[in-house]
Amino acid sequence: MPEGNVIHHQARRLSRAFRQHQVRIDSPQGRFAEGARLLTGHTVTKVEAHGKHLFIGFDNRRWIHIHLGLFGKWRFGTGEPPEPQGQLRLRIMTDERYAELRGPTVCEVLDAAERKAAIARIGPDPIRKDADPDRAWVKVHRSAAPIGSLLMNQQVFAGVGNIYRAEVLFRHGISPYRPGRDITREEFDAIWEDLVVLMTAGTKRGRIDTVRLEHLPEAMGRAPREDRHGGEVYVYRRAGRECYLCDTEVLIADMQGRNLYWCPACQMS
DNA sequence: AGCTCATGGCGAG
DNA sequence: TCGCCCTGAGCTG
Repeated sequence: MPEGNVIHHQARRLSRAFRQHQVRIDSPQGRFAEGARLLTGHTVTKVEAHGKHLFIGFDNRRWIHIHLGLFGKWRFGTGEPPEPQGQLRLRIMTDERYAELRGPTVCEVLDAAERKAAIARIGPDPIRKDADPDRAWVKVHRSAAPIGSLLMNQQVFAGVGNIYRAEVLFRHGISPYRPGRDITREEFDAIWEDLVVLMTAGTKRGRIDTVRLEHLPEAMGRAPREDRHGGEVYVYRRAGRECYLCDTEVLIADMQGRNLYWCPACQMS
């Protein structure tokens, strides 16, 4: 259940484990059987993330393209892989380690051109050094859609998910309902820079922390809190509780079928 | 055992 | 906008 930071984290982990190794690949569940047959015995040359998309490159110029969706999960281990349990789509193995993939929305083999096309379909990814924020700015600037929706749109900001969407808007005091075209260039630049910082930190830690030190519950004289996703946040999943900064009740609403969290006082417009 | 929810995204209408 | 796909965790009984 990952945002871009987790995918980048996993890409590094897969790279450390398998790059320049000849690997065995199978699909106990069977739904990746053909891909496994095509790639088993080949050497991993590169692992990279673009937004929430993961690409594993092989020495026969093929790539595995993976998108975890809401449910996808990797499990890593050392030594002999255990007997397959549950719906195990894909296993990558060497004599030393293994990685198991369950529940992805996408797990397919692409050639070089198809990989390129898949990357071209998504917007700039704040975690990537080669990202061009102007591509996102143009889309935001021209859009009547609310910024809360644009931040979740992978063709505008690749890798941003529900947590970073809520948190970055809170940190900049911007209402999720403000139309994209009413975001100033200064505000956009501040949002982008903040996403770079937050998501890069999230990649290293493998969790999402967005609360400034001086605003942490301990610093504010409040009880510490740890949400299920493991990080410390201002508004995400805090509906009905007090805003850390102004004590107003954090709100929840449905925005295009996803839960949206914000403080109506700190983010008036 | 069964229900609900989840850091996502697609296609039908 | 809704339904659907994929899986597992955390409840409720």
